[in-house]
Amino acid sequence: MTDPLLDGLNPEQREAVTLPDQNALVLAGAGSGKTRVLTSRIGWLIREGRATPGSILAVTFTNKASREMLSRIESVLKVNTRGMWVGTFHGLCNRMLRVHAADAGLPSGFQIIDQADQLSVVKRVMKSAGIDKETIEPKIVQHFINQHKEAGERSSDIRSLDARTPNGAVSLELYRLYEKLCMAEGVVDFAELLLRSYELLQRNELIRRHYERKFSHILVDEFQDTNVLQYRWLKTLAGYGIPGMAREPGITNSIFAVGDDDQSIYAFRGANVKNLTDFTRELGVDHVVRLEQNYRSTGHILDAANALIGNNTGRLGKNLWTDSGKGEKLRVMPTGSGEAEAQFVANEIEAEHLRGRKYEDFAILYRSNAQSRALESILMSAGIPYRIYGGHRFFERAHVKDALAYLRLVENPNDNTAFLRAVNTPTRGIGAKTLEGLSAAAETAGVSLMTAAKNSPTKAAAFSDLILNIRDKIADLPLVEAVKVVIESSTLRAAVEAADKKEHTAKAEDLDEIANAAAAFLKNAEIDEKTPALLPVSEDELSPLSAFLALATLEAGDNQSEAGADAVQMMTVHAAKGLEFPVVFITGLEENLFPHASAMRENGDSGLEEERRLMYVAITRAKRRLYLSYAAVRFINGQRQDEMPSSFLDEIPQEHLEWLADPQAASRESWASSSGSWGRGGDEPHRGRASYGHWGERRSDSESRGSGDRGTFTGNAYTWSPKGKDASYNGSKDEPLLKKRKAGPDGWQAGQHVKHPKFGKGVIVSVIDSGDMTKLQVAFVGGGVKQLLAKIAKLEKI
DNA sequence: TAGACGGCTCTTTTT
DNA sequence: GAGCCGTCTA
Repeated sequence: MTDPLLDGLNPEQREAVTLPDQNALVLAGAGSGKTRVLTSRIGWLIREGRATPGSILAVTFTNKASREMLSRIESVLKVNTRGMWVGTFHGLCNRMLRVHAADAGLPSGFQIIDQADQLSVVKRVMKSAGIDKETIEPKIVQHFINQHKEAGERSSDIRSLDARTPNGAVSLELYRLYEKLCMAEGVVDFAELLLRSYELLQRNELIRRHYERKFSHILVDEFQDTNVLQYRWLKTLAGYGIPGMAREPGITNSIFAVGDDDQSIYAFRGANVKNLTDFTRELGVDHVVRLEQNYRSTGHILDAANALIGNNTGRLGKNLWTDSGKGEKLRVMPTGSGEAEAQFVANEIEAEHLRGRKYEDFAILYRSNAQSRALESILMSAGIPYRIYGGHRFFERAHVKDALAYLRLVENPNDNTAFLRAVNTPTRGIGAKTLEGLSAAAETAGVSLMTAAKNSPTKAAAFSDLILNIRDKIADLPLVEAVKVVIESSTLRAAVEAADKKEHTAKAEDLDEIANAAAAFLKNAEIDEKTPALLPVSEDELSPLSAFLALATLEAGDNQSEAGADAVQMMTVHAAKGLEFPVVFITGLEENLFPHASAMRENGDSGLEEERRLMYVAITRAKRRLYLSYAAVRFINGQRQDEMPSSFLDEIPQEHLEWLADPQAASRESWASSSGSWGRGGDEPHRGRASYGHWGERRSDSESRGSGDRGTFTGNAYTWSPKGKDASYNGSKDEPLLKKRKAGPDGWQAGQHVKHPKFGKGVIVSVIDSGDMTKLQVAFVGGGVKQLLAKIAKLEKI
């Protein structure tokens, strides 16, 4: 008998899929078929009559993951998934709050603000409270607020403050004012979605009972990434939520959680791995299933990942294995600079592409978004198509947010954040002074800025008229038309076109794209099932515009439209979680970059362990081939930095590594490309690190390898010749951006003594010509070494 | 009083 | 490279 749901599952997977209706935990290693288990479980529950689509709630962390899950469910099940609640925590909470806005104490058209908007609200609160940012940084206040919300604490719940909290009392007062302001303006931040929804369930018995009865099966993906509040939210939904209160009779809900402590990479956002153990203890989980067979990667890749993660402490313990053979070793490439590294990646991809591999089979991963730039420019000049996930996302682009601000303001005139953004974009002669007056007037009268503007004699009154006008105009228009009208009437489009003809296309296109996004949104819009009449539901119909704006903030736009094109995929390691690729490049493997310095600075060893888990996630994305690369020198924010290879490289046993070049040569090259390595002389910058010995040992290997078609190693240059095409790679010769210059175009020269109006006397230690700008590195007598733009800095030769 | 612009400082990950 | 702040000009 064949069973399409269970065939092909290994015994553990099958056990997980067919577990009885009890709380259960599946510890699923990377690549162990976790998503398959989740979707099969849902299919099985429905097929066996244990659940209906409407009784299932499945929650994930990213929009990508929830889309993936939905589409897989749909392909497994020939069932209508409409009634199923599948989404991110934030998405599901939003959905719940829209239905019960009144009960949750929110206006029916409440708007969601993203992190950047939240920060600007905090700044406004601080301003009106008369607290300057020298006293306390707005970001710290923002962090304070979010941290407490994620722990389920309102400002009124905070009884005592951690002595380590800087300006605790001030932060607390600002938190209180922030809550008040958000309420007055009808906006809700990310953490608030969770907290509101949780409080609603806690306080409103009718609503809680409704959802308890409704969701008999709750499935949670990436459980290790839940924070305290999310865990409590889940418990509440499952009927365990009210402290001291027994489960309602007849409630037999169960939580099916899937997680992997080794892939917990969101502690910085309040995720709490302890939830895994708390869950098993508190909810009496006696079914823990371990999935350890990996179906994704080959042996060397897995062994490397296992060895690395073995250095973490306090793991639940798990060892991935595969029966798909050893495969290739991990290829390590030391390079002289970030550009050389990017060039290497481009060369490898192009060579493989010539052999018939598709571009989409490659993923380039990096620790931080900023690293994508160097890679991008090289890929672009190499003519390799690429696609970047995350990064500067569509709805977060400045001009797109400007347009959204108009939409928000039209929808909700109380939204002062939107008002402040839109009022002078494009410029209308409304400056700080006007706004100050407006704010004061609004505050005394207890009205919104919009109202204050309307009654003021300033130019802002015209702006208010404009918004009201637009409001009238679009009142009866369908969403897409309305969006178009708002963008036209705001004159944003005209302004963007006038601003600079160069960018005209991209930005104007983005603005047009908003209307397209609205159309796409309508197409996908799920019609919420009718909530049973016994519930006290707000009868206000949610406007399509509100719903669209919420989605824009929650999904910020992972450009789905570009899918399908054959392109190399680029993303941060965080964004890569849950994905897999035949060939993966992990770039920027440098100490302080990956692992990132700030992770360790803030959280010490636990920070390092999280970075290690991140590296583990990165490694386990690769199916067939994995490259690890780093640069001896990298420009970080215009600053040239000497880099040390990542300690993670030392944590992978050499038997799994194949070095593609001599690390010492790579670092020499970087020295050659910069003049005046002051004070360091000819020192080997990387001496003393364990891994380098191995290159020496392996040298003869490389010679024999040179006979193949892959690559040869000569001197300090790595050269490769794909079939039919002769390409060579040599950092010092072909480095496109960084050139050694004895003297810059304006006669600047290393060794030249100079004087700066602010920093005083100094000496030029290096002249760097990067593209069209000449940068000077100057060591000042006072001690600091500064990087200055020759064109701009008022340097005087002395 | 607005707006442009030079120049400084700080760099992480995301719903 | 980008955002923020202070300064200069209209």
